Amino acid sequence: MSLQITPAELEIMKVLWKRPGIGSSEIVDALDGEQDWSPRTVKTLLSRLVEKGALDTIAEGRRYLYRPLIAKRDYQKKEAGQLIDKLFGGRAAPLVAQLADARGLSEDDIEELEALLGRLKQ
Amino acid sequence: MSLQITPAELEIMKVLWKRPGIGSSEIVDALDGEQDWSPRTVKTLLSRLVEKGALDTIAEGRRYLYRPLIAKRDYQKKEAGQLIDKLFGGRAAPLVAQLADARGLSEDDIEELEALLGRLKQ
DNA sequence: CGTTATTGACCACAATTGTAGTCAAAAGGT
DNA sequence: ACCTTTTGACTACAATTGTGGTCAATAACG
Repeated sequence: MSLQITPAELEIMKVLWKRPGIGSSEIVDALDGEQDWSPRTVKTLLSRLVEKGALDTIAEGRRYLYRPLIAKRDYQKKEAGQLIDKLFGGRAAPLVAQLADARGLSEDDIEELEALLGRLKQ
Repeated sequence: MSLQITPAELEIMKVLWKRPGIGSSEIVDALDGEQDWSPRTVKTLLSRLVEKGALDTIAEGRRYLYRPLIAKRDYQKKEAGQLIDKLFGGRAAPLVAQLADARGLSEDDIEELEALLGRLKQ
């Protein structure tokens, strides 16, 4: 199961990671301002995500409530890993170097990373 | 110009980043073992990359030599930036945290990152 | 209770992507 | 001077993706 989530589908996942267990109309509302999709489009994306096994449905009356079957954390991990395998020779450090260069890490970022490294060192 | 490079196209770009200025047959050879593509397929991908403005051609007799118009570094930066915008709320630190968790940073990685952070701090 | 709005199931359709075939010109072997 | 191979141009075609329409059942409102 490849679980390929497309960019449009990811927008739906993000809403459901924040508020699991809502129905399609709430999702449409939550997306308002973010994406300008017709309710039809959202519905199609939901169906595809269910097909793909990324979401679970709970029948509630005549409609469904949707819940992620993939944790956001796991998805982030997978994507980050794929990126470094694809473009950075599997090494994390060069990625961070690029990020630093690309967008300048903030003071806070740097401190956060130092703390993280400190923890990793033991 | 969005310059959308697909995964298959990226394989071609990687070869050309390593050895700019080669022709399609050398690319096919370089990919041998990596990808199992017919020369036709490689040719199509090359044409698409030229169309998209990702590659430049230099006529050499009856054939072309190909050269990247996008630096690998720039592409890496763009991809890394897109990933953190898409999934990590635009913050680099959480990405690094995920990477650490996902695949364990090596001693060397950690040291490299510390050195990097040290440099960034001034 | 009849009308309207919502929802899921199914369908549509163009653009992109992966994967390659055909064709014609040129290059190179014998 | 032919035959084969290589190459670029053009074409093909199914799968995926973005975007949304139809239809029928049901819920909700007047």
